[in-house]
Amino acid sequence: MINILLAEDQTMLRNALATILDLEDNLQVVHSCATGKLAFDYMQSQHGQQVDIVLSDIEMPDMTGLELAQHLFEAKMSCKTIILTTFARSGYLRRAMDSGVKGYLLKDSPSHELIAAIQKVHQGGSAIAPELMVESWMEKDPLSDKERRALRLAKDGLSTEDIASKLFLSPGTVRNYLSSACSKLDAKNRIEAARIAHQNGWL
Amino acid sequence: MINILLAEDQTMLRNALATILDLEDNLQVVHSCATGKLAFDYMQSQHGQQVDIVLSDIEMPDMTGLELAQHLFEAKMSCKTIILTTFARSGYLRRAMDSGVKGYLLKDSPSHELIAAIQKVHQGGSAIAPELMVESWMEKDPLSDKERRALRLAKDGLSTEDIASKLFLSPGTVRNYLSSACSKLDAKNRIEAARIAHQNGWL
DNA sequence: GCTAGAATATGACAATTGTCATCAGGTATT
DNA sequence: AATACCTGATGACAATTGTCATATTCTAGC
Repeated sequence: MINILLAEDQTMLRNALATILDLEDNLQVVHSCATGKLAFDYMQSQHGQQVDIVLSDIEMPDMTGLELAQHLFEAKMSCKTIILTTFARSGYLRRAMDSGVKGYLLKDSPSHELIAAIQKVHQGGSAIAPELMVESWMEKDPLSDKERRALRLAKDGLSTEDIASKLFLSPGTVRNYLSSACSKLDAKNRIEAARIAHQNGWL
Repeated sequence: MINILLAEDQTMLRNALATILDLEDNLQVVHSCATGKLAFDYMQSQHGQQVDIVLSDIEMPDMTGLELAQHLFEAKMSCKTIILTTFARSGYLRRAMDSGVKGYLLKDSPSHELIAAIQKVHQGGSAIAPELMVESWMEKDPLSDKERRALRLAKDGLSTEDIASKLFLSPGTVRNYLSSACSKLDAKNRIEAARIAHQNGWL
């Protein structure tokens, strides 16, 4: 029997996944959580010992699935992590692999692939969505930390002035960072740059 | 037996929902589609007659769930439509109600509420997520059609020039529309305006 | 026909943004 | 100490964007 911990913030999907996984003979969802933080807390409790597979979404409040994977990896937990996400972003996959993740599936694939992936990972294999294998040779994140932070704020429509005060920088410096981000990403303006960065999982 | 047509672009969720609905004694998913267009085509075919409930996501390629609802409404189909979406946006709910939708649920609610809503709607009732009832008194969409289209493009980082050529307008006119959108939405720039509009379901 | 009101366009001006060269102060390397 | 290098800041200038007053059509209603 494979014991599964489920982390997914969307309740409907979380419930539905738990139900269909439980329908399998040798799968059993022992617990499910709405955030990465809650999942990590559970894994650290005594119940965590028995979990074989952690199946987690990426974009969740409090703690993302990637942060969860990293924490589990650093804590040398015996469980194996599988990421299940909407986003086929090379940046996400890279971070996942760096955190020892064994599976990376898209919510756009049929549910039987999820079942198969869980079985495969539990037997010591790995399961990466084929869409990702192609794309994963994309260039790596060219952004500096400051550029990333500035872009994140620019994405929401903050002015140079506002970004500067949030980052404790001068407005001129902020414009420099955004300008350099634009040229690195070959974008015409900060918004296009933010979009490109976001699509690649760099924000 | 209640016959259901499912429209949801995310395959994993579509599969999972179909499975859990089929587990109910008196529910049966007769068909499922990844876009609103495919769902509408199915409803117009001879099989469409037997469908009691159309359960649809909103944001899908080709045709959104709201457009699907509107088309079904205008074609005076006998089926009843339920919207299942991530977004608690008053603009979405308003459009849904105007299209004769009988249920509006959030993907953030537990799956048993979905089952309950389907039963209720089939019996002639309606089911609106309580979160929406509160928020639905928000002011209505203040944007004109052109403002909306310009904002949509601006959101992706297109320049005034690019937007103008896509909309077959002069750059000056585009700036006028965007400026007026900014003042209507009380935003400092086009990006903030686009964000506000999007959050309210006006894009 | 006249008028009001839309949709679109123009021009002018200020504010913001994008780009670049350069500078100042740290820190690490040799 | 001399050097390079990184982070952050400045100033200058061009391009883009935001704002507003004012046309120009075109249409609908009277």
